[in-house]
Amino acid sequence: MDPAPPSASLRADARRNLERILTAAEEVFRDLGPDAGIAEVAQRAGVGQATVIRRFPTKEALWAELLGRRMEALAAEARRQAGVVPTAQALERFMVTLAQRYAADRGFHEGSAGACALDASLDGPRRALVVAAGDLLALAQDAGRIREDVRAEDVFFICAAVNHRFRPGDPGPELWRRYLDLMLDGLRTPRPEPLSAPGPSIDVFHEWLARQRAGGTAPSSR
Amino acid sequence: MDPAPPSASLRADARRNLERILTAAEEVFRDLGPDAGIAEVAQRAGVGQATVIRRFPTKEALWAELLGRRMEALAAEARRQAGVVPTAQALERFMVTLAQRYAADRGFHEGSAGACALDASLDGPRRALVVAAGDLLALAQDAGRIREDVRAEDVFFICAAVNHRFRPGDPGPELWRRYLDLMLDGLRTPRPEPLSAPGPSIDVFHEWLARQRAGGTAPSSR
DNA sequence: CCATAAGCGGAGCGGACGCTCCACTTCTTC
DNA sequence: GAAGAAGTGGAGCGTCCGCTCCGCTTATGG
Repeated sequence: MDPAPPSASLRADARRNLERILTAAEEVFRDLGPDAGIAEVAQRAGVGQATVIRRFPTKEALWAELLGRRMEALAAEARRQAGVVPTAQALERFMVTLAQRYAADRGFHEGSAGACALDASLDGPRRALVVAAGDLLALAQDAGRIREDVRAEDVFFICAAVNHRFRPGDPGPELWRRYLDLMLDGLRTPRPEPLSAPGPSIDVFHEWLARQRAGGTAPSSR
Repeated sequence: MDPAPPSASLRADARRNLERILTAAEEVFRDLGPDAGIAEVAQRAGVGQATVIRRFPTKEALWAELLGRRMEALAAEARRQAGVVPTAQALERFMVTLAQRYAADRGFHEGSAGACALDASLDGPRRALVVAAGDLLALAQDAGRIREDVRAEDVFFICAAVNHRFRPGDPGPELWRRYLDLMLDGLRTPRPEPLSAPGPSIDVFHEWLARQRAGGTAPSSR
């Protein structure tokens, strides 16, 4: 019922352990991705596996918690940028930040497409993040800098896609910058004919998520 | 020593079985991707798991064989298009074909980034494929249709990237078309400043592959 | 300082999966 | 059609991994 209960009402030592688990998990998720094992987290936190599972009923719940934190941080960042420099370029700056985040955070990158992304607790943060990006997008579109047939949802697909297949250790993990450049050039180009496929919609995505949760097996991921 | 020996010198029934294994594996690889189990292939082929392993020393060797066939087919397709319609648009047509292939063939998409892609037998086909794409690219660049700072290797990264995260069953598996449109627009846009990151090189990639083979664990790839 | 409840972690269960073993079957050759 | 080689597949081994069980430890409140 409470995947990560308000750490109040926990015994002092348990609260301490929870803190260490989260710190360790953060590191593991970022560097090793959602396929890493519970054992890895437990070992780095200096606790037993059972203690990890006691706080988060499944591995997926743990990753979902971390994923949620990342979404919230990014939404805050987007809102901050909209406040500080509400210019037509703010979206592009945000997209660089976002793509870089995908590049530097394997858990965020792979997890966003993995089983843990199904968790219902992420629906809110995800929606908030899309809204925040949408505000930046509107700014850029009103200024005529970005073509009109782009949606907020596209921003995330694009920033994830330019990181396709790049992990730390891969040859040229910096290539995302190159493909983001190309994408941004494409986004700036006005287009006579509409794009060949309609844009993605978070509502459709959420319906699909709900179907997955009810229906059956999780998406493969990774 | 011989991952898929010339099916001559095989007993008649064994040759028949090999054929059925390849047919079944083709299907499984395409629909389920490289994470599918040997058991799945064996069952669909109507043989025992041991019979699959007897022909291909490891699961990776089987997938590598299929991956190689795909590379060769695509290279042939590229050469065909260069012969039939040697126009500035041939590259774009090929990229649509390639992206579609990634979209329709989960094994090709995930396998290209997975452990089976390490197999040394793929180095030749991979290089041939890049060369064939390079010819189409040169055609388009000579005609001034595609910007000059793009390399043949980019073509594959781009067509794979626009398929990032789309699998049959995902919401909007057609979205690759949308992002490929954007990418193509970006590729056509001449650019005053150079792209932020240098292009990928198959030589560097092959050096990296060799290091992986010698060094240690395979890339995760799920 | 004690009683109690909360928390802990090592051992182990269960299932998945790649791969191997070996007694048995089937093809080939003469 | 017999002998031997070639091929087969079910049973099973080893390993990994998420998760659980349960006897023990430790904080807490009176």
